[in-house]
Amino acid sequence: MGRAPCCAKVGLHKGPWTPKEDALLTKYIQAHGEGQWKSLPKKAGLLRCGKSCRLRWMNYLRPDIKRGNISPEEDDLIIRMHSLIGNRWSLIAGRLPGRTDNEIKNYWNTHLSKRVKAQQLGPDHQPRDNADKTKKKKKKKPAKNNSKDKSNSDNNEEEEEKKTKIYLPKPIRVRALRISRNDEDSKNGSCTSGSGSSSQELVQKQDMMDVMSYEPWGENDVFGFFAEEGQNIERVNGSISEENINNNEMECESLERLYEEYLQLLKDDISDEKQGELDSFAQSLFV
DNA sequence: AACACTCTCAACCGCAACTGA
DNA sequence: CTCAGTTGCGGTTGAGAGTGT
Repeated sequence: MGRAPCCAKVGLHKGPWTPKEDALLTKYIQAHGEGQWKSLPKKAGLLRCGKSCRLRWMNYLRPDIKRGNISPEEDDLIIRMHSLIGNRWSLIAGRLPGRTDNEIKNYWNTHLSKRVKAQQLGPDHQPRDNADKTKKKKKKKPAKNNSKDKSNSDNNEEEEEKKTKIYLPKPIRVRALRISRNDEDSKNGSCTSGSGSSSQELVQKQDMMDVMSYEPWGENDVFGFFAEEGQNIERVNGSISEENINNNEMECESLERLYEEYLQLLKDDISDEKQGELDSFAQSLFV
C-alpha cells in the first residue's frame, strides 16, 4: 500500500497481515516482550521489516487495545486536546487508554476535523459525515485518484485556507528534560526498550512531561498553536508580522485559559492517588 | 445485479529523535 | 563530539467496504 518503498526490501512481505503472521508476532512478543524491532522479524520467523512488526503490534495486536466506537467523552477529549496541542496524536492517544495514535488520527481526519470545521463555519455548514451518508448527494468525479479527488472536493476549503494565509508549523517533539529510556524501563521493571507504552503510569508521566514542556508561552509553540486554531496570525518562514504582536498578547491570555482548562482536564481524568503521584513527579521536574 | 462513487482505516513512507559506541 | 543504528511519530496512500442510482 501507499507510495513506493523507500528502500528495496527484497523478499519481505508487505501489505495486509495474515492471521498466521499475526499469530507469529503475538506469540513471539508474549514470550520475549516488545522491543528489538529490527531483529524481531527474523527471530519470530516473519518476513516483515521491524517497522511493520512494531506498527502491527502497536496498532492492532496489543491486548490492551480498545476497538470500536469512540464514546462522546473520548470524542470531546480528542477535540479539546487537539485544539490545545494540535496533531500530536501519540500524546492525545496517551490520554485515551486503549486507543492508538493511528486510530485517533484516522478518526480525526474522517470525522472530527469536518465536524470542527463545520462548527467554526456555523450552523449553515453541516459536516459531511457518516451520519448524513444516506442523504449524501453524489458528485461527478472524473477519474479515480483518491488524493486528487479529496483535494477537488475540498477546493472551497482550500481556497478559504489560502485566503487566511496560515502557515501550519510542522509538529515538533518537545521535551523539558531528557529521561533515559533505560531509567524509565528500570523504574517500571519493564524488560522492553523503546517507549514502554504498555504502562499506563508511564504514559501519564510522559504525558505530564510533554504537557509541561509544551510551554504555551514559548514563541514557537504559541504561534503554532494559534495558527492551528485558525486565527489570524501570519507566520512566514518563522517571522511574525508586527501588526500581530498586539493580538498575540490577547491570544496569550486565551491560550493560558485553554492551558488551565487542559490541566483541569488532566486532573478530572485521574484519581486522587494518581494525582498526588503526578504532582510530586511534576515538582521534581521543576528543580 | 451492475456500476459509480465515497469513505474508512490498515499500512506505508520519510524524517526526527534517541541511544550507545 | 560524531556517527551509525534503532525507534517513534505524523502525513499519506489506496484496497476494500459501503452506499446510492
